Amino acid sequence: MPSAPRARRKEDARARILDEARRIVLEHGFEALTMRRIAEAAGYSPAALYLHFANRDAIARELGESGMRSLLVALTQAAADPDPVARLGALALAYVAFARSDPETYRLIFMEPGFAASALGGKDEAGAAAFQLLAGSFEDLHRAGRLRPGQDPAALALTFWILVHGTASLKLTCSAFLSPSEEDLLAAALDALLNGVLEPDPTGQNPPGRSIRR
Amino acid sequence: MPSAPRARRKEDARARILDEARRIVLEHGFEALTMRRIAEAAGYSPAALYLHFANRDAIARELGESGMRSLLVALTQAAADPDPVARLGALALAYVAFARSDPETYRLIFMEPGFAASALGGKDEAGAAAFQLLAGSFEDLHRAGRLRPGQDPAALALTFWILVHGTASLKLTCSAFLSPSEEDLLAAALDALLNGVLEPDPTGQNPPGRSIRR
DNA sequence: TCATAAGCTGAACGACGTTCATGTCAACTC
DNA sequence: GAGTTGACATGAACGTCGTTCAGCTTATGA
Repeated sequence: MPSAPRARRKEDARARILDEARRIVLEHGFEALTMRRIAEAAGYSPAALYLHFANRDAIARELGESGMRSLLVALTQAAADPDPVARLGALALAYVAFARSDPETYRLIFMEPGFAASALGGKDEAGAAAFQLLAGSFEDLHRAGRLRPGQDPAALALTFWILVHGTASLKLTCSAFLSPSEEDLLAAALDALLNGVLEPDPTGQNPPGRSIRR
Repeated sequence: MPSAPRARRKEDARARILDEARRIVLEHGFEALTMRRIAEAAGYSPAALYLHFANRDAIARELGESGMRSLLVALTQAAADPDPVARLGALALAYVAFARSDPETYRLIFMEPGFAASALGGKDEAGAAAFQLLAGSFEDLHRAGRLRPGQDPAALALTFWILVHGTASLKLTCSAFLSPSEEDLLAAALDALLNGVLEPDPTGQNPPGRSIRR
């Protein structure tokens, strides 16, 4: 056994530290994520953490990237519907559900200064894949001729992201002023948006207000 | 002169502390707002600040409330147009312009955990007045019969807020991923929204894509 | 004139992120 | 098997933070 257990145990230690960090954030919020607290939970001295991570920000960054991968998984599961409109509704619901179920991580990824700029800076695969789920759905609509003339799928994907992020983010910080549930807010906003973007349904079967609630 | 200069000087000290705090946030960001730094800038010892404010959060709260009043002023100036559609475009532009010109304050008010919940909790006059500018515009549209049947002005105001906040907030944190300018993002999003919400213009004079750019 | 209280300070406490000299012990060489 | 090396871990420390408090100064009001 030359150095295999060596690297293994090092990797285990890293994983244990990250697991404890994740647990602390989940249970006590991001501001409770201190090096001393992580160290104690993982059975180390504070200084030992610096043998595995450059600093506190590096730990936070890993948590954020791991959270982004979780978001991608949740969105991928929600993107099964072949109909692009239903798929967009499911994506929107999954997005705000993620933000509500793990608000601290959502805040870390999308609302913390400097995180998205540095961590996701340019080469975050999960983030790009997640956005592609949105963009692909609008491209499907475009290919199917269901977008009104002049509507750009890429621009619509950005608008969609603005909408779901606005909903998730406002609900996190200003829930006192947003009495409607995320789902109701989303349903109203998404229907209004799609209403102005999709070609009118010639069959008349899918009136406005059906993109989220079934 | 019984106690008039007494109270006056106390009020002056409060104002000077807040002014220096505002300057520090503007120049060096919110994380640089430390009690020691404020005290030094205002010519006090750190302990003296506690004679005027309960703690650091109280200073931050006042900065946020003052920022909200500034936002209300900016929005009020933008809400002069009698045409509700043009007014909404101007309101949206003024909103994101405020967030861009003073990102730290915008972040403090609308993106910081606990601030909106506690400070604005229930009785923030400026915030309510600002939102009323949005809601009133949609009520004007409703009264003029320019909303499609079934569209609720109050719900639309929330959707509008979600849209402008989503734009401002994403641009602040994820500007690396949002190559379009706030104005372009807003124009696309707002046009799509109004497109699905307004009655089609019988004169055909105002095609989609005109709510923001002139 | 003098007691009272307001205004302010220096020093301190505990907690934070981070660094470093030191120790220890498992893994490799001979 | 003995000796050497380097990885792993630590305790103590530095400088920062928000906050508190005993004590000093100074202006106010009787």
